[in-house]
Amino acid sequence: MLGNRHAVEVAPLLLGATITSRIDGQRVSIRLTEVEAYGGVGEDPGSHAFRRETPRNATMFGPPGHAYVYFTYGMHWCLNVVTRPEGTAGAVLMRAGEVVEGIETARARRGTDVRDRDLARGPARLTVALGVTGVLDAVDLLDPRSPLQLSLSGAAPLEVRVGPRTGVGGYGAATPWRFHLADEPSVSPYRAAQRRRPT
DNA sequence: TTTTAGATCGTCT
DNA sequence: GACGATCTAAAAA
Repeated sequence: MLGNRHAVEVAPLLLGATITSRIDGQRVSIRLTEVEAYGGVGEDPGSHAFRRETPRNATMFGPPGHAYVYFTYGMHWCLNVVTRPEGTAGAVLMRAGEVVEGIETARARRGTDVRDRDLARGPARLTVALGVTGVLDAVDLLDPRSPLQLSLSGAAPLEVRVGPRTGVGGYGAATPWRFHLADEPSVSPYRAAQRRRPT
């Protein structure tokens, strides 16, 4: 399923899939309810890989099925799955999900006052709930021994909806590569990309 | 309820 | 030197 397909084709298939982390002896599993596809060089202005390969986005050009974890806004980690063969960039960002295992651990990481539906509602929140940081960049998500694993079983979406991507400015937002399950409370609210206001 | 500003730093220009 | 695949708290409406 992963391996040689454009991120746009893979993204909807990941809805309903489960991402599981084994970190600090704790297991946390999240059922994915919202994802976003990102393309390769020259084909997707919203993608990190749009211009060319750089040290930062290198894993996006690496083997499929591996994690692409990046740091943004000076404080947040985001988690992707690489979907195309080595040498070709393409990845799916895991934007939101529902915690189905290890909810106590997730709550401990996110905060005791956080509602269940908000535990993994948003890409940076999802990584916090899982305990994912940059050290997990490029790990094989299909290797049973990995601290981070993706399970496609159960990925049989009932109703998939498509919309514009969030947080992507200009051209990129016009490409409706955001997929999410309908009627899911854990889906992050859509916010159009905002330019920083001039002082 | 909606909007805004600030936090904070790696990456690319 | 500018800004980002974000989030939160606080202010405004």
